[in-house]
Amino acid sequence: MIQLIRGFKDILPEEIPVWQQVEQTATALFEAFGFREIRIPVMERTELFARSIGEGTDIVEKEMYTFPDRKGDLLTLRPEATASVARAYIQHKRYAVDPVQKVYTIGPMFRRERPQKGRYRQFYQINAEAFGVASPLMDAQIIHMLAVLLDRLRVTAVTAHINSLGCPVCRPGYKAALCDHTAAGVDNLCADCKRRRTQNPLRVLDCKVPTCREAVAGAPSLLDHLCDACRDHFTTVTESLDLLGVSYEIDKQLVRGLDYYTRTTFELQTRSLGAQSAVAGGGRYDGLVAALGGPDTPAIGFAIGFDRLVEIMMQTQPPVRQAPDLFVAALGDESRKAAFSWSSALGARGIGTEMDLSGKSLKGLMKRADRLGARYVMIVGDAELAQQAVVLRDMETKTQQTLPIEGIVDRVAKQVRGKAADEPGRTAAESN
RNA sequence: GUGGGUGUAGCUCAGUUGGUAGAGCACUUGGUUGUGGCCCAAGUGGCCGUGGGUUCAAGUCCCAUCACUCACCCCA
Repeated sequence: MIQLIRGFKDILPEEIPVWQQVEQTATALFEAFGFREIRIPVMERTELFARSIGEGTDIVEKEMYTFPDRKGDLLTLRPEATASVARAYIQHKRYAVDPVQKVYTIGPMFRRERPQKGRYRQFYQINAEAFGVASPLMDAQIIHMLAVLLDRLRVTAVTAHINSLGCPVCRPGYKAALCDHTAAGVDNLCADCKRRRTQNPLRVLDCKVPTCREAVAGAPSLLDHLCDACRDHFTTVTESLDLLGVSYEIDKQLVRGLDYYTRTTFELQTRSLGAQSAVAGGGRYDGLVAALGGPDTPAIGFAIGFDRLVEIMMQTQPPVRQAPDLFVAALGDESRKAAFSWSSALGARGIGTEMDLSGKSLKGLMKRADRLGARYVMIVGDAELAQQAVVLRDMETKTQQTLPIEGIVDRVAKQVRGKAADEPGRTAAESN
């Protein structure tokens, strides 16, 4: 039998309500903050990612799904969304329409990593990006928005970590200082860090190997090496977060895996997903648009790990099977014909209706109705039909009534709707 | 890419020192029940992940491979 690709997964019907809840909550909130949806393709020219994410990063070096198409163009399944959104911003000259563009997008990303808890090769992200705003207030607002979202979703065990990566003015100086600091203990560094020390010294900071942690323990902090402009920016971010009542931790070790980040970076971390602690992450990338050939444009954005968020929520809210409002149980050929047309009519009216078409016994039908969790069961037998009546049973109160066939669809619809109106939760979950 | 754990019915799992498979749940049917839930009975359903090897004989031992899973790594 053909199985799905490693690291890919099916999202089954039982899980969908949680996904929809996350998606709806997020989009409603983002819209309220002035973000608009943008939909971008899942494939781009490889060059876009190589240039934006950075040639030396793990993502570009060994995790992308890249292949030549039939004409030989190198294409890549997107490993992240920001590059595409920036590309669209430039390509459609959105800055001419309005230099400030706030957009969000939802969709699958692809990275060929070894699958693990909370880590898939096709995973979903919700991204939000704000172009054209240099103010640190925007940084704070975006982090605030993220905190509000998690709060709305009742995801609690999450803390916001923030840091500043500086800018092209101050970062080189810091890298040199860090390189000097670790020079003394080079021999104690892990093999990876020995390489990183010179190639990408910042990466040594978040290595988890104990000896490496020791080596960087007394390392100079990037925050102490910020230029005046970056320091002011960061100070305003933290002050604004205080103003907005967002709690956070300054995490000097927080480094991003994508080269385009500058200044503010942040990550929302949880302990409930094993080693995959990041639920959302992002930061400022003031140089990206220019690097991709657009006008010099400040920007900031983040990505939420949709799958991870859903998994955290599943831990507290186990998946629920959605129940129909009404189950139609027909006994006998004549009854089935009549009941079939009624159930179709009820479905067309938006009543959650389920009917067994297979000709089971009454016991079998009732069992099925019970398993589906239907609130009402309409029983139509040939005998009742002869008397121009059907039985409507309320499974919850265990009461039932006999209804005349005349105008039966209206009667049943009214009855079921009436009940549903008393139970808003039920209606919301079941109506489509 | 590296390491650990796992792979037997739809699901959760048993399977003893190697002798060609079991339970519970689910499903189907029947009985009982005031037309479902409880109970009783019967039944359907497994190339024991795949391919090799050892053996008279392999779910059971060996090798390989694939998949799942956790961790490293990386990141959301």
